[in-house]
Amino acid sequence: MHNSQVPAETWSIAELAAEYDVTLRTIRFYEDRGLLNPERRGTARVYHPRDRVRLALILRGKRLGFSLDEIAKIVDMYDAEPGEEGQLAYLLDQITHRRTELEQRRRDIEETLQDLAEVEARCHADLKALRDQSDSR
Amino acid sequence: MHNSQVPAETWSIAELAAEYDVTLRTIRFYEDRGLLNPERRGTARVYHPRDRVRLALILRGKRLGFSLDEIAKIVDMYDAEPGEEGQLAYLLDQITHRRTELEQRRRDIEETLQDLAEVEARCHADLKALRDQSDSR
DNA sequence: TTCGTGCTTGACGCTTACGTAAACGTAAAG
DNA sequence: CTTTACGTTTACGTAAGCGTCAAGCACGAA
Repeated sequence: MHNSQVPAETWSIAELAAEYDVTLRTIRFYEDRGLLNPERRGTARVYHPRDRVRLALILRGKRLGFSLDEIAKIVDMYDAEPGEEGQLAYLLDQITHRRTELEQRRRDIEETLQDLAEVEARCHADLKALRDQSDSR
Repeated sequence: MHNSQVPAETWSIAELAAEYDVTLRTIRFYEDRGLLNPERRGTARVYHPRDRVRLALILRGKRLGFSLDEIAKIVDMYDAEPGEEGQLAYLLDQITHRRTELEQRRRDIEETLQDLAEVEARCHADLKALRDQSDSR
């Protein structure tokens, strides 16, 4: 078995912040809340691909409106060790729970998109009415 | 043109709170932020179907992770008067904006659901491994 | 009249998710 | 050696979204 020699790229906190358009404060805050655990080289933080993925997951969770506490649980699911049976059952339970939530949100989105389409149609109708009115003057 | 005589039902704050499972404080807070404008009968609040719809829209917005300020803009779009051309153009712009956001969120949800499916599959595989192992003892 | 029930308006408290200095370390470049 | 860039911790500030009293009004039943 050979050591598959991937570059094993790393990033500084500033690089990661620039890439994902967040502040350094935000990244450090996520670490403070246990969402990130970068390596330390001296006192400085060094981020590995794994940390990068976690940050992306965190931000996706935020866009979805989850709290950081919820995001912590979700993200930790991805990194979960095989563990024993009870742990796996718990994980499966969590998955079901999150899926239910997400499907509710998807329904909310569909409904809202439809509502927006209606408002838009009304808008166009109103615009047409205005134009017809001014044309006939 | 006859006066279509719908019952014109109304609700108290407590009834509305119970129906949507929010506290009185929450409903009053939404009013404070300009999201609701119930009728007053003496000092008491009286909610009409229109208010009920708005509350439902607010809560859906919350599930979608919008801030109350954003929700205010969205909900007000529904009730917008025909208005003049500039106003309508602004509204259409807002609609496009919201739609873009919602479509991003929908993509996030799809991705997350797929990720969850993968974690779930891994989970089931791990469970199977555990069972096979204990079977062979 | 008194009680209970449901409503009202403050007003202070709390948590989340950061922003915003302040004060300091370190390492390469000029 | 000093400047500059980039990083660090500590800590107070703040906006949002309510929770949680406190104190009081209104109204029908007992």
